[in-house]
Amino acid sequence: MSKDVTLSELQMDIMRVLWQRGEATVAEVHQDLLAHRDLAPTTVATMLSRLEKRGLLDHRTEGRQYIYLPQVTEGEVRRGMVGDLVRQVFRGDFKALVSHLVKDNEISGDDLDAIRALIEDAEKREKR
Amino acid sequence: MSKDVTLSELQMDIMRVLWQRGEATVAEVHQDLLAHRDLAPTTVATMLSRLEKRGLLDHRTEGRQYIYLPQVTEGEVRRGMVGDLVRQVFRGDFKALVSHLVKDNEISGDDLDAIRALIEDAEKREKR
DNA sequence: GGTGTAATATTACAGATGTAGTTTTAACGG
DNA sequence: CCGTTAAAACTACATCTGTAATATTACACC
Repeated sequence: MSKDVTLSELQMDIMRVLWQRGEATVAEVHQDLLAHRDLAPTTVATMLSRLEKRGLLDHRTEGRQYIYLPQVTEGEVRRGMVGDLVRQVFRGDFKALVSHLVKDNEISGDDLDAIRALIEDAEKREKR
Repeated sequence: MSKDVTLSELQMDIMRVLWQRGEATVAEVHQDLLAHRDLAPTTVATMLSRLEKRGLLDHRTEGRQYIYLPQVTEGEVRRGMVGDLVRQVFRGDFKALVSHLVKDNEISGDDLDAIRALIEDAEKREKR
């Protein structure tokens, strides 16, 4: 029963900062987010504590500030979110998602080659 | 500027009924949903009118009831939702999504073969 | 034409999210 | 010790979603 793992865009952006830095203060997260979003520091603080309440972060205290640490990995979140999407949009059929990608004009040209290579690799690994 | 196309699970289930039937009354949607969810008919009605407000449905009147019709296709919604996910979770890199699928234990075994076939097909189509 | 009744419309409310102002608390410097 | 002042905590509010009860409306039949 791994955590509920569906994140909104802002929540994701915040987690990404944490994953990149390993750990960070509110001010640091706010700093990094300023590149893409114009938020008040208190907004970031609110989001961080809500994420902690959800169990996706933890914190320790250092001096007068909190240092937040991720409690889920980026991989876990990816797995969770991709899984949700597949369940919801493709009735759980992962193949159908790939099919959608390669057919419905999502992926084109060279990328296909790269993907084929990926798959052949995976198949080789399977065999062994 | 295609519609905002991110749907929740319930919204998706409702749209699916509409896509399957082509059009439907509140009662019909409610009926079909009963297979998986136990909702009051008014709940379904509320959701339908909200979806209409968002532009995802339209309706015409027949006798005293509304007949709802989809204003977006399942394909559009899939494209939109997959696109959102890729943007948000894989920084827009579709390849990264496929990579995630074939590596991180999401897809295994025979499915890989099927997918490789899909891709080879797509590549052939590309060439021509 | 009045009435029953089935539909739709309106209202309600809790939880999540985005956003941020205001208040409290506590460390640091003197 | 004590005051500054930077952090965190608390409060606030709008919007969206899920859920549904209640109110209103309008056919359809007598």
